Amino acid sequence: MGNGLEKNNQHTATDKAYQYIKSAILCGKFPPGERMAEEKLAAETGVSRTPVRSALSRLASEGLIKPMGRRGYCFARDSLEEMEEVFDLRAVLEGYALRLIIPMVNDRLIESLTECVDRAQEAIDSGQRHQVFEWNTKFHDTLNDLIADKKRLYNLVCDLRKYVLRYRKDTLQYIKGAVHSIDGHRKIIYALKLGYPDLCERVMREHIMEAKADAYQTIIEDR
Amino acid sequence: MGNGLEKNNQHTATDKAYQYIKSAILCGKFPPGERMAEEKLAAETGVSRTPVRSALSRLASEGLIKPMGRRGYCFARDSLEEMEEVFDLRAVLEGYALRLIIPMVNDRLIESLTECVDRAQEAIDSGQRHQVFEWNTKFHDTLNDLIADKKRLYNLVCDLRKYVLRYRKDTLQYIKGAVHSIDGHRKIIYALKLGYPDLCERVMREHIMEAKADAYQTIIEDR
DNA sequence: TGAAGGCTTTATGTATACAAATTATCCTGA
DNA sequence: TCAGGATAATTTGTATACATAAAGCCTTCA
Repeated sequence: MGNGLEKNNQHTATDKAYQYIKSAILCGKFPPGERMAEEKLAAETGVSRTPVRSALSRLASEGLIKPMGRRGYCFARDSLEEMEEVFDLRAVLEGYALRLIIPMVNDRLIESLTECVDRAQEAIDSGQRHQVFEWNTKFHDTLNDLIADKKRLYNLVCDLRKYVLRYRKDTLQYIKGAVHSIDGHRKIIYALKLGYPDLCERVMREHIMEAKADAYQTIIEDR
Repeated sequence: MGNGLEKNNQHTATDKAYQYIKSAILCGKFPPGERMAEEKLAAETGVSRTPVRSALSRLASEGLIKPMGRRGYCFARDSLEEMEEVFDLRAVLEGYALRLIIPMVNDRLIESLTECVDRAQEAIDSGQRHQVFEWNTKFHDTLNDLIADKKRLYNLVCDLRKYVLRYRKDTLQYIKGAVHSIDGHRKIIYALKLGYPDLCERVMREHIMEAKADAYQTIIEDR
């Protein structure tokens, strides 16, 4: 655990299917609302339906796809309401998480976080979009890893962040959001330095609500 | 949805297995840490291994059981840390949920909630333990159902509450906790009447933290 | 023409057979 | 007696076959 948003993949057929289907989803390969045929996925992945079904069930429990009764699963039509809910939950949970992190704050941590912010800023200045994303992600990963022992909270936050990836669009609007992010991250660092629990929770909440607003813009401009 | 903690069960084999296994767990039929053999469960449920595996996977995603690599699942040894984490999450999420409920407050709701509290009180006075549990549960259900449209939040809270059932012991200590609960529920009603978001969130958090402390006592006395 | 009903096709839910991996057992030797 | 390892038994992971329920299609009748 650590660098990316991935859990470590075993080399089992189920995980193979899981990885394949998930990345296919994130690449936008499935039109929202369309039934995802198990057999087809099985053929594409090169395994049988059984592990595909496991993988689908897992993805559903992570909320990336939705069960449609006896009509299989589909990539959820991303209602704005659902997107909002995910961001709201992130705000609440990551806000709480930041509270838990306060006792673990030390110079090394502040240094790591500051590096993420600085590098992201550099990337913005030199126009390297992908790098901006990488460093902003790393910022949250760094905080996230500190609560890895709270397995439920940790997994929840990971799942929600995975889900949110679908709203990542490589647009100018996204860059605008990235700039906001950097500001938010700076505030988070200050709050951690101050060490006030309520403040930390609040700052993180506001940061993620801002991210929600930016994602919202990105989607709107998309339609 | 509504009365109990159950989602409505389809009459499919998977759901049959799910129900059976879950109630078996909650009855304490599985010693913590012991491997739950799929074939055995299949035989007891009267279905094949396939739906049993589905059910196990679902229970694992709800956190009631834990996967042990390639060695199947087991009822998680309930470390105190894990119990604490579940209550903490409930506090955070249900606290946030109460915030969302404020705009929906009306006389009918207040009436329903008040009835739950009064009936629970009556049940305590007449020593009907099971009734106490029923009405306290109904109190939370009533609130919970109001956020049913926020599906993620709703399901999360349902899962966490299901999980917490394992700490329900029919002891005197539990009755003591129930009394605390009733006080907490009264405070929640007041907070809702006042309609201050921060207050509502805080009152609910404190209520659940108290429940945690009581559950803690119950467990301790058990050892 | 249009709609209703039944038939065919397709897809999911379930059962079962097999493969791979883990666990238990037993045998051997020091 | 105990350690070590080979072998048997059990158990999970995967593939496949079958049952059942949707969905699509076609025929027929008003």
